[in-house]
Formats: sequence, C-alpha cells, structure tokens
Amino acid sequence: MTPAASARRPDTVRVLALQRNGDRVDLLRIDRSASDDADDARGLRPGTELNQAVARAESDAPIWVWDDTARWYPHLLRAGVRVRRAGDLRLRRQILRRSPAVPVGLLDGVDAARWDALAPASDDAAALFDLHEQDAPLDIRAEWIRQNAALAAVADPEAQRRLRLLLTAESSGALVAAELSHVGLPVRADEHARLLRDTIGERPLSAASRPSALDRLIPPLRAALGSPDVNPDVPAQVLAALRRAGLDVTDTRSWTLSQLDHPAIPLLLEYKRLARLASANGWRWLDTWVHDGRYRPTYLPGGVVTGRWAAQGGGALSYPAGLRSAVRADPGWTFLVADVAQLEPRVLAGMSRDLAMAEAAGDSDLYQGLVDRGAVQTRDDAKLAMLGAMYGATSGESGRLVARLTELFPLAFGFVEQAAKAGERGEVVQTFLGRASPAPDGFWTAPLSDLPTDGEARLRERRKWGRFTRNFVVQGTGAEWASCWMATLRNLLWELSEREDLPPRLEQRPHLAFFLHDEIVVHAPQGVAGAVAEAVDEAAATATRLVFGRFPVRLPLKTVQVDSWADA
DNA sequence: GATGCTAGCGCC
DNA sequence: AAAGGGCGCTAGCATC
Repeated sequence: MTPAASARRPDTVRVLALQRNGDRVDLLRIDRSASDDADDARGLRPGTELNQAVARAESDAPIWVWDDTARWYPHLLRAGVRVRRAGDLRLRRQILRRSPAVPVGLLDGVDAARWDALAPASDDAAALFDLHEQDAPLDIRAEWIRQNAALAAVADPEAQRRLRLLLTAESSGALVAAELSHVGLPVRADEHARLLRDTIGERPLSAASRPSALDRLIPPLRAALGSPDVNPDVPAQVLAALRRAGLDVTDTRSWTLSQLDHPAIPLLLEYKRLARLASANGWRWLDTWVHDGRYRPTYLPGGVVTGRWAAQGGGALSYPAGLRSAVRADPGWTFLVADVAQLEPRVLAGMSRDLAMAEAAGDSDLYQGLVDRGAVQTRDDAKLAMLGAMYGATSGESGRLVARLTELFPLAFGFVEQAAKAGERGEVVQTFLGRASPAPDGFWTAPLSDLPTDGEARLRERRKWGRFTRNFVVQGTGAEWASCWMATLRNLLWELSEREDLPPRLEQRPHLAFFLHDEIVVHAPQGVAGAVAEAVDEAAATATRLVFGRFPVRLPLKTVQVDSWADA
C-alpha cells in the first residue's frame, strides 16, 4: 500500500466526480459524508487545468466517479496522471439494471433513459471536448446515489457482496482497459514485415494485386481444379469449381476440404491459410494499427454479453499465434506472460461448490487430474468431456463422456445442466458474481404467427438458447475472475513501483500490455522481473479468494519470463 | 459512395 | 471423427 492509501481509513474515502459543465468541467465531492463543498472545483478548463486538479486530488486516493472511463481517463493518462480507483457509472448501471436481485424501479429517475442508452466513448481524442454538443450534462452525483441505493437493496448479504465486488472489478477493468491502450503492446514492425515476406512473399505494389506467394499459387490451383478462371477468394466460385471437379461438397471451410482427397485440396488449403494472413494481419494491418512500435487496440470491458471484454482495432483478441514473435519487449525490458490453465472448468468447480472436482483441480493440469482419478482414459477424453459440458455437446463421443463425468461430478455438471434447462425455459441465469444473462428475445417474445410452426424447429431454438445460458454462467464467471486478477495486479504493480522508486509515469513502470480472456502480458523493466512475477501470482491468489472465498479451488498460473510473446 | 449481408477463419 | 459457447474482421457482393 502506498502511504496515502494506507493512511486513509475506508470511512474517510473521498468520492469525487468529474462532470461536464458547458465546455468546462466541475470536480465535485459527492460522498454523502461530505460536510462542505470545500473540495469542489468548478469550471475547470479541459486540458492542463483539469489534469492538474485531478493530479492534486489524487493524492488523497479518492474514488473517481464519472459517466464513462473511456471519456475521461485517456486524457489524464496522456498528461501523465494515473488514478487508483474509479466508479464507472455506465458499466455499473449496465450490470445493475439487468440484475434480478436489484428491486425494480430503484434505477429510475431523471435521465434514466439516457443513462441506459449511454454508449462507450469511442474517439477519445474528441470525446471530452465534444461534451458541450450534447444535451444537459448527466447528473453524476444523482446516478451514483441511485446506484448505491440499488446495491444496498440487494437483500441477500452474500449476493450483495458479490455484486459489489463485480462492480468494483468492472470499474477497475475500465481503468486497465484505458491503460492498455495508452501504453500499447510492443510490436517490432520490421520483424512483423519480415514474417510476412517469409510466408506470403513480397508486398504487392497495388492493393488490387496479390502478394507474390499467393500469386504463384494461382496457376497450379486453377490447373488442378480444371477451372482456368476461378478466383479462390470467392467461396461461391471455389464451391462451383470443386463440384465441377466431381467433389460432393456444400461449403468450402478448411475443415471440410481437409476431408477430401483431390490434388487441388492441398493447394487450396495453403492458399486459404496465406490469404487469411495477408488480409487480417498483412502490411495494411501493420500500417493501420502499429505506430511507433506499439499496437493500440481499444478494449471494451463488458463488451460481450457474458462480461468478457471485446476489443476493436485490428482484431486484438485474435492475434495470430504465428505472428507473436514480432511482439518483443523493449531493450532493457522483458515480458511476464501468464495464463490460467483451464480457467473455465476450474471456475465451474468453484461456482458449483463441487469439492470432488475442486480436488481434481488441485493439480496444475486439471485434465490430467481427471485421468489420474480414473474418471476417463485419456487427457483428450477429459478435455472433450469438459468442453462438451460447457458448450452443450449431446451426441457422439463427447456426449458419452459428459454422461460419464456427470456421475462423478454431479454438482459441477449438474450446475451447467441446470443453467441450460433454465435457458430452455426462457429464464435468466447469472454468473457467480451476479451478472445476469439477457432475456431471450425473438422466438420467445415474437407473435405466435412468426414462430416456426413445427415443434421440431421450436425445440431446436430453445436448445440453442439453453446452450447459450449453459456457457454464459461459466464464461461469465471466468471473465469475473480475470477482472479481479487484473485489478489486483494493477494495484500491486503500482505499489511495487513506488517501493522501487521507479520513474513516475505508467509507461516507465511495469504495466499490463495485453489481455486475452485468460492470459496477460506484462511489460516490465528487467530489474524488477522477479518481483513482477510474484505479483502476478499473488494477484491470482487474491482474485480466487475474492471470488470464491474459502472454497478450496485452485486457479494455478503458468507464468514465464520471455523477450518475445512467441516464447510463452 | 455508404451500408448490410454471407462465408469464412483467427483467437479464447 | 465431429460438435457445442463467445467474439472481430475481411472480401466480395447486393442493395440503397
């Protein structure tokens, strides 16, 4: 803990709001214990004046409450102002208004509809200064009070504790997200370009032509298919050509093609592989998304219904494994890359309170743990069964294995089964911390005349929604654990930097550089790598305790120190 | 010229 | 040997 943070007891925590006031900004103390408005600063000019006011107030370690972290925090970060804590009213409201535990109506009030409709600020350069173009400013204090009243009204104390934790983690996640975009992921553009040259050949001179390696594949491919004009970039043409060549296919997916025996298939698969690379992460990707050695996507905490993060800009969350060798730590710096082995099965053990499965999860490899306990024959079987349980496989080998493990772990497997059944009935399900699934739409609410008439089709729709709710509870709780992990780690890294007396700015200190559902990349000066690795582990242990309390489930990390992401 | 759609594939 | 959840993004094509 920093001196400022530890000196201040919880009951004296200040809650400060940033609120638009015309083309100026008011900094207001909004906690109810405030006896006067001595801390208020009104009419601050966006820019230096505002940034300095925030930096001064930050010395008391307040909670910053604002409509949307993405609107305010990027500006502060660019000015070198880092804040410890935040309450993101947009994200909090999104969770609260869906929660069945929150009494209906408590979030009503002035501007409720506008709060509900709030979209994340996207263009952070313009967002703050465009504020004056909006309607009247949203009342930050009123919404903060409404939300806290809604939280306080959650009847069950444990449910309330979890929901509070979720809101805190979500708000911290918003801080992490802004910081990730601010610092960026270190990418060596020259190395990325070299990988492209080695695989797809020379960059074409015009956007209309193909990279050389793709170009060279065209003549043999056309010859093998016996279709001299086929454009392999057009699935419909490929499909027609395949059928002319006598192959009985209905789509051109790689997996489908790989089952066929025909001389054109290897060429086609190779073409598809390289074409994908060229279009998704080729030179244009490099030009567009990598600047000054950094890749900076926009992260959207809670951007996925389950609570997972979404990301925009260059397909951040599907960064191809084959290009990760271009992701290199700066000179004198290193990466700590950590991922959770089998996050979702472990989370399932925790949320279902399945002691037998938690015991199997005591091993660092849960799948092997299932084999060692005689549950299944092979590790692949264990994996198949777990994935089947979480995604809703019913048939074939996977379905059989699910049935087998259901006997051994009735609590865990019963838990997802109940979530699926609830979904099939059209009910809302919740994650462990209390994020609720959306109510089903379409076929449940549509007029009867719009519904598929035959019972078979209706049943398929219901099963489909059941598979969604089945997965929702697990995927969503996994995301909650990951948010708690990152929020804790963010704090530990800052405390570590203070202790080590590192330079003041975030980019000069060890920081999170990338996040991928159950994996993080921390960029750190080599001198503190050991301490950072310990912090990564400690944060995971804290997250597990925060979410699951004393229930004995383990979420072990695989943490490595590497100079290139590819070596993780 | 902008927008919406499908097919397909990368990641977890 | 194949199927089950969540995404973002691209090319090509159709439509406004």
